[in-house]
Amino acid sequence: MDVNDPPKPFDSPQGRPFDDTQGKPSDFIREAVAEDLRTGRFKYVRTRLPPEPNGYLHIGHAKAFLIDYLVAKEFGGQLNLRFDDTNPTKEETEYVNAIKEDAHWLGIDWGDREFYASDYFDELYEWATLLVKKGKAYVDDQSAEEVSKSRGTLTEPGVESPFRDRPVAENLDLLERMKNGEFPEGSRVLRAKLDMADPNMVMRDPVMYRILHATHHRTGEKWCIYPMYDWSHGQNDSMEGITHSLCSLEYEIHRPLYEWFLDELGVFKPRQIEFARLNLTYAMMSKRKLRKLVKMGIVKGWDDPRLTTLRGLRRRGVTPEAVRDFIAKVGVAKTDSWIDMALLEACIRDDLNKRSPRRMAVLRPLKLVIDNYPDGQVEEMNAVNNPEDPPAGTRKVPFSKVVYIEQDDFRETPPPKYFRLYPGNEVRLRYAYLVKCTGLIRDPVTGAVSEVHCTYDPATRGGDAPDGRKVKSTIHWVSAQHAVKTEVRFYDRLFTVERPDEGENVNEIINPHSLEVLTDCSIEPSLAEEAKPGDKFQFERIGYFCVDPDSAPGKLVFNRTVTLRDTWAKIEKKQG
RNA sequence: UGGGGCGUGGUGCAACGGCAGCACAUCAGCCUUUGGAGCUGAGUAUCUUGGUUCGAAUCCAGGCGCCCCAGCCA
Repeated sequence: MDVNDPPKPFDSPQGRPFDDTQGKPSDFIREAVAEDLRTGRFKYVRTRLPPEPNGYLHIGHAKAFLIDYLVAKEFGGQLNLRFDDTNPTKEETEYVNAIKEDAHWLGIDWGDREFYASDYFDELYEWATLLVKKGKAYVDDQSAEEVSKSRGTLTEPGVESPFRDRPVAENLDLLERMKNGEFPEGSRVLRAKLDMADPNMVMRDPVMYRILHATHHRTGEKWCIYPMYDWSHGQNDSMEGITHSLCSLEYEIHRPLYEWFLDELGVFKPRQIEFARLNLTYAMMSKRKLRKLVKMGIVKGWDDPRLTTLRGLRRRGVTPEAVRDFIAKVGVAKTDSWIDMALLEACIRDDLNKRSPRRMAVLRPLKLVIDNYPDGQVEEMNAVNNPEDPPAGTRKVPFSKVVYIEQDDFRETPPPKYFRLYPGNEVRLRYAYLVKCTGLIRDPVTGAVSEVHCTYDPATRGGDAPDGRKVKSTIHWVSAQHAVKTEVRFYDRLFTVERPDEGENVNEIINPHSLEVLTDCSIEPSLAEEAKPGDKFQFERIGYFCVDPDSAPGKLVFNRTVTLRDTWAKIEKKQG
């Protein structure tokens, strides 16, 4: 299987079913779900994906989405996609479409079970009037500031609203008129009547509806009041027959309210279970901060390859399989944790290694002249497309007297343990010949090495020496007369600190070298002919690269997805 | 000085009263026509104090540390 084939959403790179029960991850959520089925608390499993359409998905969402999707799938249940569109001032259709696209890319399948919180506005309103009639909700005329002030603090109880004991009929009338748009924004809210002295502040008469004279992306001008999350989410879960409402830790303190509403209404009550959200080192997950990076122009857009948005990862060349593998390895627990970016990179390499066609590309070219090779001769060398995947076959690579090699692959004076080209040393040009360095030419002005010379051993065609002699290094090359010029973009971590999401000083922690553009790269001709945007390759000995959509006919642009593991870099680093 | 939650190698996740294991990372070696991949091995952990028990990461009590909550955001 080639990485450039159309994705098969639920096969791992090995071709095993994605949710194979062999080594199926077990965690406290799956245990709870299994127990609920065993005890008969629920007869089936249905989860929900609850994105708010106010931004693009990032890898943190991938964790939540995959948990929701896989739990449903593993227990033979269903997944509802339900957009949490209760705040028309922040939400847009553009995001709805982008979220669906990204979720599909990830491999999430919700069939035709696509819903919106706004689908339930009518019924939800009816349920609100039920609570009003029970004396469990009231219209509060206080201003936002007054409500906030009277809520109390973490250690002091709040004070009850003067409107708290309004007669039911008056509440009903006022609520109706709020709905009809008779009052200005901010003038009144509907509140649940709980306990202003509750130590859990969520329970101090939470707001259910606020007045918003806004145009909703789906309901248009129909509504002048919109439900708050707490009043919408659980009720929607109930209406949809969701059994397990899986969410992040910060909603733990909302669970008593979630259950209170459902109990007061006397309706089907799903179980809310909370887990820790994903934190990734050197990455930013907060939508607010992500938006800031885009707005300030620090990145080029939501799909900038340096971002861990799903679109960014995709453009960078990361596969959905790698993301899924990563999320599976991250696990599910309630501990606040930071996952090492190195784990994501390992998952990316692991997937790409097995599937990427290999090609030769010289990113920082240095001219190597083979003095004893016949002028004008061209040979077609046989190269393996992917040693990890023999069925991927072989290809021909043209070879001639002058080739480009990587500047890094030549040293005039080699440091200890350097095995590549240096005067007097013999190396293998991959799939071609053994060559021995005989000298170099300098630029008369700068003094820099402008050309390296060598001789080749005609008996070593293909790279094998008939006399059995070994060389310690194999380097890649591109025939100068056949080379096609391309642009290559290197990406590095966007931030200089490990936990960029923690502070506020986004500006001060930007890595100024997060993007490096190389414009004088040479690739082998076969690559120039075949590569289309989105295609992924391994450039031998360098890393994994993906064709960027900025590419134009005759002018390819590659993104470096991730480097290969580089043992030499470590040795060099140790040597100082 | 309220309430809720969480503490296991460097980073994560297991072990559900019985030899603390796995992955990533690190280090060493083998192998190699990618200093890739693969293979082998090593080091490093149960927040703390006490209790229960033949036996505690696990159960109990206290302490300490970290996270979340005072939006008419979700």
